Amino acid sequence: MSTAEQDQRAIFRDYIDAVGLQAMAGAEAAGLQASEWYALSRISAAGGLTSGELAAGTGLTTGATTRLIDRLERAGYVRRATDPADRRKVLVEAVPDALGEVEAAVAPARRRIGEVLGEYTPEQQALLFDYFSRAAPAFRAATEEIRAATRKKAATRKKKER
Amino acid sequence: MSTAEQDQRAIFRDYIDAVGLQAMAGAEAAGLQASEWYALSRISAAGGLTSGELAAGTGLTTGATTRLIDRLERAGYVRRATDPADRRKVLVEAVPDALGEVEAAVAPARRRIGEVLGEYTPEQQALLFDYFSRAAPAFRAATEEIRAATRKKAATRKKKER
DNA sequence: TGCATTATCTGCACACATGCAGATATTAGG
DNA sequence: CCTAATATCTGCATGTGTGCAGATAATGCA
Repeated sequence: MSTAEQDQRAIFRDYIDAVGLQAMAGAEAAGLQASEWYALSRISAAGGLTSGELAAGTGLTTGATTRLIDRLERAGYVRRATDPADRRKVLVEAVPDALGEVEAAVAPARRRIGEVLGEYTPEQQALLFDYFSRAAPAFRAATEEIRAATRKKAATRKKKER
Repeated sequence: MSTAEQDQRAIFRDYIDAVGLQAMAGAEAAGLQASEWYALSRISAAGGLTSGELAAGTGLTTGATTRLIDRLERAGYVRRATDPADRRKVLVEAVPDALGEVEAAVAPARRRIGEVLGEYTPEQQALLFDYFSRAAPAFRAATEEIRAATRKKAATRKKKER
């Protein structure tokens, strides 16, 4: 590996670390646990999920998911609605107004990054936003990859314990 | 707010969200809680901290910090060393080898983002890395700002409870 | 209609992170 | 030296997130 390549790795690692810590702090400021923040993100991205779908996505049991929804609902971030087509199902939807709370948690980062972005030309800014829009799906895919691997590892460990 | 501005807000929000979720998944894969990941990041960034400094940084009590260090030590991420100048102090240092574990958790993101970056010209890549190196400190500052505000809010709430 | 299946919820137990108060060890100041 | 201050650790209690097993409600099929 060239030294330039190493530098890039270090810069990237440092950057990811900083963004990640910022996001965690934001979640904490919004009063959300990691699992809750993850669930809320999925719910709002999908425009609503059933309890079961959420359980599958988070890797939690259905029981734990019920409690997770309880907490999000009590905090005002989501609401329950019964699926009219199948009344056993519970549709969990994000409450639009409450997302402002999450938005507020990101505000400091937005302001500070805004200052950084202001130092670039409009053309350069456009490039950076192009990157943001392409990188987001890539990060989401990486997240699923990591979670899948983690779950697999946990399952293997459990199997060995028998 | 113009629609273009709104678009930018949405893109940025989405991007932060995706990076944050990825980081959390990485932390989970490494077997670390959010607070532990945050602590480890501070320790390795500072090249070693005392227990007290870590307590101040995380906002935890000294007792809780002792347990936090216990967990990180047991997991092999850090080691304790007594400060030769003041033997009351405990220096907490990151174990270099173990950081590979954390590095591995970031690997999927690095690979996928590498693919995205590969679609840009070398000049554009240079710009993006320039941004990374400038944005990281900005995100760290935002993190401290959020944490300070969160702690203040918690203190106020506690005061009202009396 | 009756029974199996599915979706969600509830009761119980457990693990674990954290705060608080007091204990221990070390240093600093008189 | 003796005492106060400082840094960390330990015992205890508490809140909370989660799994598991069984309960409840709704659907689908024979």
